Amino acid sequence: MTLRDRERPQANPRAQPQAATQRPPGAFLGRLTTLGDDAPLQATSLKLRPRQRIPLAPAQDDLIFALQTGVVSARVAMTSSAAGLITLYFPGDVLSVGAIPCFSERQLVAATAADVLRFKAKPLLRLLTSDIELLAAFDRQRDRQLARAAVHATILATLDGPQRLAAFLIEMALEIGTPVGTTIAIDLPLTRTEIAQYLALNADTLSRLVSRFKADGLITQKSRHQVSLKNWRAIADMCPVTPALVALERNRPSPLS
Amino acid sequence: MTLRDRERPQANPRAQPQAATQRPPGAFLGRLTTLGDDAPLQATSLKLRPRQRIPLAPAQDDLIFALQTGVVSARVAMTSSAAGLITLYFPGDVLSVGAIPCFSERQLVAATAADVLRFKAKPLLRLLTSDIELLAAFDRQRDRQLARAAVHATILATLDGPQRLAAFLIEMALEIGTPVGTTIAIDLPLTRTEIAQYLALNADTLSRLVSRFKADGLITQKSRHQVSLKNWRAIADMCPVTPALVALERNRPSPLS
DNA sequence: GCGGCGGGTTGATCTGCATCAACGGAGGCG
DNA sequence: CGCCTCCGTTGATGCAGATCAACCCGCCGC
Repeated sequence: MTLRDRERPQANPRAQPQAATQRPPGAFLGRLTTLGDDAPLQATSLKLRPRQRIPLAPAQDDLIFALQTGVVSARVAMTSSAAGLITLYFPGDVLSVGAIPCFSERQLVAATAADVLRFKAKPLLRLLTSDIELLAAFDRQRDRQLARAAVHATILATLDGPQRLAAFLIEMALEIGTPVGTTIAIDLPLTRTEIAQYLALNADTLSRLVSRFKADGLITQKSRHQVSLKNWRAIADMCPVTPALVALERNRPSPLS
Repeated sequence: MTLRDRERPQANPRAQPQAATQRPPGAFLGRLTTLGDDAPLQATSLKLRPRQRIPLAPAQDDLIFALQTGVVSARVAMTSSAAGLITLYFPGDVLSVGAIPCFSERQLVAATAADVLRFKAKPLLRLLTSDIELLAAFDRQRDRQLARAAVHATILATLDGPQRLAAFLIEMALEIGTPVGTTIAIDLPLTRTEIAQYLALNADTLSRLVSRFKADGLITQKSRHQVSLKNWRAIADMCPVTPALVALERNRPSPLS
């Protein structure tokens, strides 16, 4: 395993600061970081390199992470097969270990370089009792993520393959896309296989769908992880959950109108 | 529409108290109700009759319900078709309106007679800042429900028809089942069509599956809404998410070992 | 150079579930 | 009683997507 070194933790000079997303005062992380580090929070700041793993012990449910930059995925593996579910977390998200269901195995995987804060639940809750606005922001953030989970469930439950791919592209565009002229560039944080898992599609099927989207002129692909949405309207129209995804984004800063 | 009267709100003498489930001190509702009503909570207690609807305005995201008895479902309808998702809430659950994604329409429907408390978010949060144990319980409850949503997504994403039905039966047994001898009796709060929606299956397919389960001796059906699990082990074994569902139940009182 | 490997693509085939249609039974109401 | 509607069942059919297989490509280490 020559990849072993990838698993090693801590400071990595190549981890670019990822455009230091501005947090508005209404957001949880924005309020939290303006408080300064004087609070007795016992928070540790971690810099994750791409594909770095954080194993989660079955009992350790009192850990909470807050994602500052980058994208992190939570993965749960079912007992027998490799089939599992992937949950994605984006900058500003709160990642409560107690909210990750306890299958045989669960772990966090940094999809990109990422900065996270790690808290113990107790001190964080104590801080929340001292600032009702912070608590309200925390609560709104949890609502948002629960709603996002519900939308994702809806995507998996009711949409067919092309619609799921469209939903994924829209979700990624809203979360980490950058407008370039009339198109939207996305730096995909996942491999094709992982996207397929996220969408509960077969990797082969997903490959066919992407080819079809490219043939139809909906997207172009510069390199393996760089796609551009050429026709936002067409992609948005083919996916019934677009309004819900956009509404979820309205609660946070978005690069798109 | 002679069913109109069903939609009317408020006190219904026929609403049987539904076995007044005991809440342990670790649970959110347990702690909350021991505080008495002296707190300035502005909570209103609602008694819902079966199939009673509570429409949710798109903007009204600062409402929080707590379910004391009964089963309530949240339903979101997509723009075009009737296809939507159903989320189920059981006694002890917290139902934050902000966590229900905003599709074209969303509403709560009481699946059975139900007692719920309705809060405005602000006073509830203020109360939470005054009692860190209550806040911790609230937080654990939200974690639990987020984890349950993740498990449900896993069920929809990775399991086939029979496995989904097994998962549904196990979930219902854990939440509202009562052991009767070596079997487990369940009073189904949903119609077949609703169960099919909840499992993202076709109603026809679900009907076939139930028939198969009955033919295989896994379940028996006394009346339309009363099923008994004859062979818990066999049903549990055919569904890969059983351990996760059971683990989720461990955080709350359960009628089953 | 070579071989191995993970990731991605493409074609051929299979299958589980949705779809459509017809029917039956239960309850409400005139 | 007859009519209607809602819920559930069953059969025949078609299709989307999973599965299996072969293959390509870039990368790494020897």
